[in-house]
Amino acid sequence: MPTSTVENYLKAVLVRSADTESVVSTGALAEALGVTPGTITTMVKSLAAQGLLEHHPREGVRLTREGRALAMAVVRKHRIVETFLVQVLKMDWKEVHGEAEALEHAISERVLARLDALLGHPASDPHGDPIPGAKSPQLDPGSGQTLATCEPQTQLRVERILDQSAPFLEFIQRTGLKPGSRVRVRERDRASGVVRCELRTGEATLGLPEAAKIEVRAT
Amino acid sequence: MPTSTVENYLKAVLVRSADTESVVSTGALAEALGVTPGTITTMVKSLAAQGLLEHHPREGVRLTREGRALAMAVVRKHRIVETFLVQVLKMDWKEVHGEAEALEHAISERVLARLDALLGHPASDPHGDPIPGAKSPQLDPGSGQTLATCEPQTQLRVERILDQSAPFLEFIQRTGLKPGSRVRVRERDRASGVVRCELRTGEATLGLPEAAKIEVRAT
DNA sequence: ATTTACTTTTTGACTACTCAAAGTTGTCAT
DNA sequence: ATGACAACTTTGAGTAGTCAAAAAGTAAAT
Repeated sequence: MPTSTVENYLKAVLVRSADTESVVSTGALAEALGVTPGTITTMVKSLAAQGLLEHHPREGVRLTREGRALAMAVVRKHRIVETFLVQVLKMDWKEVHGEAEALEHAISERVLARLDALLGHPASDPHGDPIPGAKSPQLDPGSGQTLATCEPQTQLRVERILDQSAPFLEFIQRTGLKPGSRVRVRERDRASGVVRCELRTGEATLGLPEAAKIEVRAT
Repeated sequence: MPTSTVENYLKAVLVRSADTESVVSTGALAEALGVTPGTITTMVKSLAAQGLLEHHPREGVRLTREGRALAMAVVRKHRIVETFLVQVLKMDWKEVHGEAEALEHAISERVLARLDALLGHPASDPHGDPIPGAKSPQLDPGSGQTLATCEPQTQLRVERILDQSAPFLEFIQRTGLKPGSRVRVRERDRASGVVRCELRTGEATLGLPEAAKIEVRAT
């Protein structure tokens, strides 16, 4: 049974690899996991020895099929737990990420299956992130468009909130933006970094960096 | 934050101490936790250094107020989680103990409070074990009577199933005994170790050792 | 072609938990 | 009292995960 540390390392690699081919730098992992670079090198070598990932020294790291499957299972648990916390326990949108971070390592497949059924086999979690299926493991199709990159003046739908840090969640909660919201970009000023959007409930103003964390799709 | 190992040690001490005064032997803990006696001695010294229990060498171990509070919180989590698994997720009575064993270390106070509310602040778990209250921490009043010790021919009610090992749970599931069941001891033969009981649904025959794991109360 | 700056890896050390095996100690029967 | 025995503790060692600091490699700028 993999330890929760191992699960966290694999998950960090997974969510940072754009596709199966790309490698993730050890520096990025150190940043993401909050440990020193030396620790990453050590762990990565051990994970590679266990066949969970390939380590290309001074290049980066790539998951093996086995490592990927394991990481995907953890992401699935995380997102189902988040959905449960919000929909059944009525917890606040912005506090569930941290809770799920702990629970994802303690939940058995059996309990997970029950939760999934209770929730009606949801396709995405409260942040709009897709929940990989039990048998069809796949991750993050995603439109690739964000409020920072989309065509202005077109009618959009918020697909996913890409950043789950509490302050950002707090911020967008005030704007009223959430998965499913209808929105249109009114104007975007690359110089000042301001994005002005219109939503059914009013107006929202946000900066370019924030806008990049909100994935949208034309409707 | 205590590690789950620490939580498990404290819980093991708690559920094995009859009262606040009694000490628990390190041998009993080694048996309970499935580690060697030397490991217990080492850990117990470390726990004592942290102020969570008192170690009286070659005598045993007793929880401090702080250790007791921590252990009680873990037991509370365990029993609420078990109740949730059975009542909400409709899981099988006999498989929830193991699941709760893992979850009890991963659940925050916030999530616990939500679960408790969702379940209507239950007083006891599916095995009949009392759930210590959030503020009024107390453990195991218990009648002290079991099918092995009670007065024969009196009308009884099953209060708690004291042994949560899967085989035993499987066994009593076949007999139909569960918390709340009405039962009367027909005959008890100390020589052969046979206890014969009458329940509304029929008869059950069990041995003395098994009978000692079923707590009852006269009605 | 060096220097400089940056990233990554190595090294030595530490904490938490564990075991096997050897060493102590308390108790109980003689 | 005196063994004998069982329970308990000590000792030495190993795994997982971590850090700080030194060493090594890479790449871009001069």
